[in-house]
Amino acid sequence: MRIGELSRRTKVSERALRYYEQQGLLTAERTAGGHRCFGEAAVARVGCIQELFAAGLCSGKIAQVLPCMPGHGGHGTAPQELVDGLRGELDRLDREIRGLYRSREVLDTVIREVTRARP
DNA sequence: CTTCTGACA
DNA sequence: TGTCAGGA
Repeated sequence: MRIGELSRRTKVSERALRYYEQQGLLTAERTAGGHRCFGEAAVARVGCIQELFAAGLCSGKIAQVLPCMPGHGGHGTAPQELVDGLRGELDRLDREIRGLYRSREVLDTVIREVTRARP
């Protein structure tokens, strides 16, 4: 399929898809006219990329992780270096979650205080 | 009409 | 990333 269809099916802009290819996150063949041609697997691939970006990974990390994912044609044997990096991301997320939880408590407390006289 | 590359009020 | 240009 061409970029337009992949974009519609994944809800990811064509601009972003071209960027992903540039970053080596996505591979595409080319038609005689130079247009990108993606395989059916690209749909799931893009979905995976979206989830990894949402998890806060940079394109570089994602590019290293994808080829290791068994569900995406990967070998399932990520180098220790990469695994360590991912554990670091996990710690980052944990800190982020704790920070957000504290912020939630602050707002919860403020709401109680500003409504103290209006139960 | 769709896609491509390069560039940035 | 959006968006515009200029061409295929």
